[in-house]
Amino acid sequence: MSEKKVRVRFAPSPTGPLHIGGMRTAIFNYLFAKKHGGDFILRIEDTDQNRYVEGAEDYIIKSLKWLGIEPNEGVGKGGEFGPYRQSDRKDIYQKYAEQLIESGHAYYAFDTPTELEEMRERLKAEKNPIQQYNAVTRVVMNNSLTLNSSEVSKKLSDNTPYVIRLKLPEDENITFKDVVLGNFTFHSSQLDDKILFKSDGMPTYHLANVVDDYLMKITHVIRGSEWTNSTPSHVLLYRYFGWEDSMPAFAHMPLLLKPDGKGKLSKRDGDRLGFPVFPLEWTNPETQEVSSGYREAGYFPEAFLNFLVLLGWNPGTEQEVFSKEELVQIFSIDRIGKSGSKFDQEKAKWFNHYYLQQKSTQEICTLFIPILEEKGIDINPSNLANIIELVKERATFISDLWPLSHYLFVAPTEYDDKVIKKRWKEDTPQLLEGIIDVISSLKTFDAATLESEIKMHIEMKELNMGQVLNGLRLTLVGSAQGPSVFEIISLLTAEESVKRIRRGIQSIKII
RNA sequence: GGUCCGUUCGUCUAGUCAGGUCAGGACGCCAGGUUUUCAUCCUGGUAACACGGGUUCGAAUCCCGUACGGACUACCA
Repeated sequence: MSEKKVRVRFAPSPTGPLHIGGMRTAIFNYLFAKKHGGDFILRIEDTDQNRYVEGAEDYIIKSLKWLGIEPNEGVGKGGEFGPYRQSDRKDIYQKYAEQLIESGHAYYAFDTPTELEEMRERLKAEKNPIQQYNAVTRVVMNNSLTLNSSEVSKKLSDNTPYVIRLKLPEDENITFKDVVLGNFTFHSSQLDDKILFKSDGMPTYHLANVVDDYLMKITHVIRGSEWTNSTPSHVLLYRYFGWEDSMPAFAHMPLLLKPDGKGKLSKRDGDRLGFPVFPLEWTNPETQEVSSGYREAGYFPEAFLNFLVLLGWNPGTEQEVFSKEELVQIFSIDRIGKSGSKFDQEKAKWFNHYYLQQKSTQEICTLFIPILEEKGIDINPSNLANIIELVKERATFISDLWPLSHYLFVAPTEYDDKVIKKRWKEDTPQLLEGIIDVISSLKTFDAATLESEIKMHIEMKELNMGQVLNGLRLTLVGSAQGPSVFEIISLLTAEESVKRIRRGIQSIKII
C-alpha cells in the first residue's frame, strides 16, 4: 500500500461571515481528514480584492474553533506548504499562467468589458444557445490567437490590460468521477475559455485553486456542488499542467436549501425567517448591521455540529447522536446524499435540549451564573445546584433557565389572572391557612416529608388535592407552572414559603 | 434559453448500486399515560416512494419520457 496521506482543504473566501452551508463543508472535510489520519488545511481564497471584507477571515477561524475544528495547517496556523492566503501567493500563479501560454493551452485576451458584452448580446440576438467565449467565438475576438505576434507584443509592452484565458479544445469530451454524484461527461463545446488570470494581476479561482491544490498535495476536494460545472475546466488544467496523475478526487456536496421553499440558503434568509444562518454573531463592518449566530442563540457547539452533520449525510444506522470523536470514526464520504436539504430549526432545538440534559448540574450552574449575576441575584452554590436539578429537564437553552426558575430566586409580584379565575375560590385563603400551620409545625423540612404531611392534612380535612395545591402554587410561583410544589417549598424554606402564602392571601382577589 | 444534477412522510433521512419484508428511524404534529399545574418523560398514532410509460412472475429500486426543483452560464468565489 503506497496510499498517499489524505490532505483536504477548506477554502473559503473572506467575503463575509461563513454561513452554515460553509460550516458543513468544513465539518465534512475535517471529519474525512481525521477519519483517514490526514491533514485538514485552511486556505483563504482572497483573490477578489473587491469583495474582501474586513474581519471575515478572523470570523472563519473563530467559527471553526467554536466547533472544535483546528486546522493542521493554514492561515493562522502555518505549515510547510504556505503561505495559505492566496493574495500572498500572487507570484506563483503568474508563473503557471505563463507556462500554459507557452505550451499553447492558454492565451492573452485584450477584449474590453464592452466588447465582451457586445459579443454576448450578438449571440443572444442570433438566438445562439451558447453565449460564451469559446473555440467558436474567440476567433473574432481580440486575443493572441487572432492578433499577430508583433501586435500582441506591442499591446503587452503598452500595458494594455489583458487577461489570460484557458484555451479549450473545440470538440472533446471531458470526463471525471465525482465521489458523491458519480461519473460526469462534459463536451468542451459547452464550456467557455475560462479566465485564469485577471487584468488586476490576480488569478481567478480556477487557476489558483488548481495550482494550490497541486502544490499543497491535496488528495480530495470536498466542496459545494456549485462547483460541479466548472470541474471539467479544472480537470483540463491538471492535464495541461501535466499533473493528471496527482489530480485530487472530487466530491461535490449538495447545497443547503431555504427552509421555506425555493433556492439555496442565503445570508438573508436568517433574519427573514427568524433563525440564525451563521455560527457566530456578525456585525457588518460597513453597515453595522448585526446578524444573529447560533452561539449567541444558545446552541452548544456539539449540538450544532451534530445537527449539521446529519444534513446530507447519515451513517446508515439509526443512530443520530454522535460526539465528534464518534463521527471521526464512522464518517464516510460515500454516505453523503445527492439532493439538497432544508434544515429544520425544531430538530436543531431538539439536539440542543438533548445535549443540555447530558451536561452535569455543575456545568450547567457555571453557564447559568452569569445570567444570575446580570439579574443581580446572589445565590449560594448548593442551593443553585438543587434549583438546576429541579428545572433543567425543561430547558433547551441555558437562557431558558431563568424563566423556568425565577420564582425560586425572587418572590412573585403579580399573579396570573387566568389561574386566579380558575383556581382561587372563596375558601382558598382559609385552606391555605391550614397549610401554613402544617409547614410551620414541621421539624424535618424536605420535599418528601412536606408531601406526606400536607397530603395527610388534606385527607384528614376531607379536601381534594387540586382545591388546595393549585392555590398554594399560585401564591408561591405566581402562575400555574413549575415542578412539584413540595420541591418548591423545600427549596424556598419554611419562612419564605409562609411569607409568600400570606402575601397571596392578602393580595389575591377572586375574579 | 443552454449545460449539468436531483426528486421516499410537513422536515432530516434508511432502503436504490447486486428488483421480491404491511417502505424503517428521528424531529414535528395528534392521542393516551404519568403529574395538584405547566413542562419533561413514557406509550401509541398520523404521514411518503413526483407523474406517465416500459422491462419483469414481481419495480421505491432497472430503462425512457414528462413535470417540478436546484446549480452553473462574471476580469465572483
